[in-house]
Amino acid sequence: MGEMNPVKGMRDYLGEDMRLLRRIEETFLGVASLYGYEEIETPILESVELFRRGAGEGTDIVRKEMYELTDKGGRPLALRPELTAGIMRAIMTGKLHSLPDMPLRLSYFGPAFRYERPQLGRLREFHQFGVEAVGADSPALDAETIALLMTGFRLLGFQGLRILVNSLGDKESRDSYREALRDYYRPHLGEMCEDCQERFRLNPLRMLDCKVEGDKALAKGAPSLQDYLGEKSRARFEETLKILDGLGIPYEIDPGLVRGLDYYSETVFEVHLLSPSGKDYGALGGGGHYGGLLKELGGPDLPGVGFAIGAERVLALMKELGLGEEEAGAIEVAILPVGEDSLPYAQEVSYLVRGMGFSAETPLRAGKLSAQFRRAERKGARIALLLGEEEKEGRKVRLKDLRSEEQEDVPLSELEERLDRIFEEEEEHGHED
RNA sequence: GCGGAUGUGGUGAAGGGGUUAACACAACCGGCUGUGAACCGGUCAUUCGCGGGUUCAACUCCCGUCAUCCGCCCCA
Repeated sequence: MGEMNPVKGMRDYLGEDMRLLRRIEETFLGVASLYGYEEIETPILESVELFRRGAGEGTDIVRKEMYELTDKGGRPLALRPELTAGIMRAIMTGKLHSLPDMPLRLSYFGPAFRYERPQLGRLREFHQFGVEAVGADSPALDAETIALLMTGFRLLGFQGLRILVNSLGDKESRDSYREALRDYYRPHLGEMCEDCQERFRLNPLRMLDCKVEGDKALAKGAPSLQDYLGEKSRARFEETLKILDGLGIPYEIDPGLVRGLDYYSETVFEVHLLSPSGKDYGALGGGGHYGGLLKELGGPDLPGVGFAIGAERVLALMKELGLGEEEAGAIEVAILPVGEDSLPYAQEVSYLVRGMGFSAETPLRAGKLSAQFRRAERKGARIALLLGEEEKEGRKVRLKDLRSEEQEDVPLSELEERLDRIFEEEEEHGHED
């Protein structure tokens, strides 16, 4: 039957990739907590209905990208294609909206699933970090989430991110704009691409960033969303930009920026970064303000703002930018038995060393010393303990610092203290740069 | 969903119908029975994604299939 492959569009994480994925998760969750966000975890499986009403019936995500299944009780379920809807559901389930302190600030990291054709920067199972701030409506909160996102990327070592922002206005201005667009495009519809015919029906805003040449030219003459923004929306957007200016966060206004989920209104944004090799991993993250999402799902009428970033895209970029290089650090102390006879003593010492709180592998055989040294180096060990007959007799170890290449005999009774000192110094060193 | 490319060891890869599938790197063992290099010697694909066909003979040709990658669409 041959080899078992992972399911299409899904992958394993191991070695460097696993470490990076974890680092991305921990960095962003850590930054979120710096901003006062609390972590939340919700189920991967939710009802199909939740996503229909959350992301929107007409979106591609819901129409053709959901993994749907029916459980043994006949319930229509879906693997979550995004996490926001589930979090809104959790807010209602836990009645978090009746908590005294608004807004709620929630952060999350976890897998999401979309049935799409895999390609660069796109998996069928991918991981999202994100935040949701619910229960307050303020340009300052919009700006805060953008600032949070910037801080996270900065701590990971990123530079030169592009933040694209736009305002979709409130529901009324969007509705009237949508009609204006339809009026504009209607006479030309016959000459436009098939996708645009579809977009005309479902979401005319999408026609604006069609890649087909003829359609692109047409888009230039189209009415602008900005002209349809109500006075309140315009003021709100300007206030948001002013705050970003104040924080020193550079951004670009992109009037064509339209997000794929139905629930957004007012401020929306995306983060982009072109890789040095010119690869385009798509948006690293995106989000925005939403007005009626919670209400749409049957909850209270509370606004919110949030974003999600795609961990795999961030990971790929980190590797390309060389931000991913870090020591495996699997082993701190290498145990080197000298001769088969000293194997039991070496195993005993490895056990003691781990009891002292240092990582070490149990030696399984006593090979050539040079080979053992090579392995120690590969594993990133700082210290090697040579253990032969002589050491066994004297209940001591020959301790070699693999960095300075100095070595000395240390009685077992003093080993812990000795190791503590060495690794403490190392830590202090690490903090200097 | 549509279009294109590619599948030979742990990795990078040669091979163009003929039976031992190059070469390089990595790894492991030994030369050196207590010290990380270099050097030298050895080991490492009963098999070329999988299934079928053509042939005396297929990794090489044909068909199918699966997988991966890339573009479109869309998005994180």
